[in-house]
Amino acid sequence: MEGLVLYNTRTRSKQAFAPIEAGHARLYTCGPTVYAAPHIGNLRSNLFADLLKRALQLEGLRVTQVINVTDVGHLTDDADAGEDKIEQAAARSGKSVAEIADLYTAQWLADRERTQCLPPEVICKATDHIDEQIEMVRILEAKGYSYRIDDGIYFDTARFPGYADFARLNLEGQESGARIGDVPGKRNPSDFALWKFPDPDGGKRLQEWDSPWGRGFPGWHLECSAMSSKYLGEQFDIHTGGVDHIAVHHSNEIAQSECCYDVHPWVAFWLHNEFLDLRGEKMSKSKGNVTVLDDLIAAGYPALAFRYFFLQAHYRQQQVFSDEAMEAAATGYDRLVGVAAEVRDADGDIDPAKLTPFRERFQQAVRDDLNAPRALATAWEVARSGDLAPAECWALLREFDAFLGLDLEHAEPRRSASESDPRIDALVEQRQAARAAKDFAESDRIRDELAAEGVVIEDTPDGPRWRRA
RNA sequence: GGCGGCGUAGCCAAGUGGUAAGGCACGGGACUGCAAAUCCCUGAUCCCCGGUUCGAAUCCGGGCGCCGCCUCCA
Repeated sequence: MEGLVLYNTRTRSKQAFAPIEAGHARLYTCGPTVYAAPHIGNLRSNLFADLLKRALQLEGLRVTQVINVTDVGHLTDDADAGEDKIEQAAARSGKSVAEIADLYTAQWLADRERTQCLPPEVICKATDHIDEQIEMVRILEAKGYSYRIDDGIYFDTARFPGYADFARLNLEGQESGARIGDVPGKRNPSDFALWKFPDPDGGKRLQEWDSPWGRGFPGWHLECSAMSSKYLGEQFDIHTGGVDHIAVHHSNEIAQSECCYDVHPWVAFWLHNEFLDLRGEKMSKSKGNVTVLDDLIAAGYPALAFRYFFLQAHYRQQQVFSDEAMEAAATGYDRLVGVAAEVRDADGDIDPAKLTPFRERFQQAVRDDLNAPRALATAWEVARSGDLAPAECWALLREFDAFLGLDLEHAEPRRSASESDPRIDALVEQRQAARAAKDFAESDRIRDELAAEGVVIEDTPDGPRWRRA
């Protein structure tokens, strides 16, 4: 079995992964635009990148992961027009741009932590790297890749012959599709802004900087090019993002980076996660019809139940999210945690030969383009295997959890959650007394009464316990 | 108009040439005073039609259906 194999969007094929620098994988993950709370679709992207990071670590690689925080320049409509989303959110809420950015950055970090995403080595904000972005535009300009129009400094995609290659774009086909509201003066429809000038009719922007071309702000695509190469080098191993970024954002990043640094390929591997399928209800932060992690938690699901849900489908496949599917995932997660809780303190001898087949199957799944569903299925085979001693079962589950990230070491199953409340405890005791007296009408009445207020009684060999449903 | 993906049991889904992983639900059983919780058992020939092949869910062609990208979006 060779090592890790990853599907590379750049070559449209699975390829064996080998880092440019031996023993060290350099990974850039397109991060959030912090103008709203991340929804569960955004979360899927984070979870996917985390899975990748864990798989790289399991290969024994040191991983440097950089994630950007977009806090300027992400416009609402066209890539070249429209309002800045962050400024819009600030105006709406009466908060400052920095407050908005800080608020949602914190929310994003909290969601990552709650779903066991490993912290990145570097988190970088676009507004902290304005100089680097300006420098890049300067170089591109010096090399003749840019031109100036009223609206800003633009990248001339015609100067980069390979522009259409990455996304396999049919530029002519696109041109025939009428494009409305284009920026006057652009030479090609695919040209994009490197540096934007404030809209003369749009009032003063909250975020502007001086540049060799005057006041303005960086084009959205620029930050990823500038920051990734600042922290990872002019060529690095892997760049991740959602499939929606392939055609525009990543094509543009590649164009400006390869022209700026004179490299090819700028990034060796490009990995993209598919979207959650909301049954036609497209979820996007700009539309407001979003489900966020806190919604799931309010519905009674542990945050990691969503991670479990995510693991059930391959990252390159659209995954249908529904209440029913989420409920099923939560039940499955709870039961797996239940098994872990039973075996994790087990002592006893471990026969390595018994572990090998499961271990191999698991590794094979991980190495085959991060096949989490198969990896998870292997964990279940272990959990339900009658042949493994508890200590052996735990040895495997613990090992697998380094990839799955389900906190099997600490998570507690719901069934062991036992609450305490003087009033309810008293009712439960009354029920016990009735049962002892074989007055089942009374004991069932008490149980029903508690059930009506959402309290579930579970009878165990050690006596009853209760919890809120 | 251009580009891409998908269609596998009630649901979420693995599987890309040799007779269909896993989870959830349903049903059956154990346990229970009865339940709940828990544990065990049980189900599909893979959207339709045609073709290639000794052999196809898996390859090719044609349908039908769904989702997405090309413009902010994970």
